[in-house]
Amino acid sequence: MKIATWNVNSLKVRLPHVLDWLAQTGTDVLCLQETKLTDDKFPVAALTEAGYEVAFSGQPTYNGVAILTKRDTVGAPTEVLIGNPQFEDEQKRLISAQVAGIRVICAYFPNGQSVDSDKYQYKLRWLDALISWLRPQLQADAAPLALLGDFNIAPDDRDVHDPQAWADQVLCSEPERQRFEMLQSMGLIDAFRLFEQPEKSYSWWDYRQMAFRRNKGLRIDHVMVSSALRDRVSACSIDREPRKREQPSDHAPVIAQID
DNA sequence: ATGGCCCGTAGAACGGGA
Repeated sequence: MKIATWNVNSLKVRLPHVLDWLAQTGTDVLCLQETKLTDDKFPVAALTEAGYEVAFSGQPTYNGVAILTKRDTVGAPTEVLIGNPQFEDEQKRLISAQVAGIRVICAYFPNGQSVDSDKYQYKLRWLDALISWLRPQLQADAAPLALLGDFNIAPDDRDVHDPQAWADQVLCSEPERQRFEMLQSMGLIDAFRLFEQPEKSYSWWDYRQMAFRRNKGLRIDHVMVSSALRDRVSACSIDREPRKREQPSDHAPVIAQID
């Protein structure tokens, strides 16, 4: 099956892109971030019509996450859980569900704004709480788990178009990268790096300064899988095509094949 | 030239994104 993540930066604006992309790729599971829709405005009918079941959690203006599943292949998401039970949070950044025998966690990690801001401290606390929550779910005999989303972390300098300019800045700072490494040490694998990839592979480009055309981006959107899934992942790539469209999201989808 | 764009909520600018 194909499982993917995409920060759409408003599902209201990007719904046509999402529907086109689902039809073109045949993706079975799509995790969305930054839907920016309250639940009463979520486009259930259009997605149902397109053959997808949905689980979602939104709020006005900011954040918002969803999991879309292809009805004919993987059925509806079950055991849906909103948020991290160990972290009180008014911001809608986490939704998880059981899909085709896999615990799928869709996450919109905080941005952090800048390393000297309160938002950065919130980001680190949010990350610590995620780690605490996931740790017992990643024990050696644990069931398959996939963590997908906009991590707002570039794990390595090769994930950054200009590492010197971004050094110790938000998205690249050591405390954030250490927490990403903690997820890895707990058994989560960056699916993208299981395979040979083009140099300068990024998943986000600023809307300004023709950053996409100049490929001045960051790789901050990730598909991570637990060790139980490692041998079942046969491909992972970033699809730049939607970023080339008119009125695109600033993020590209990341898609993995799990057999 | 240290800002340029885009989105939602507004109903004019502003906060937030990354």
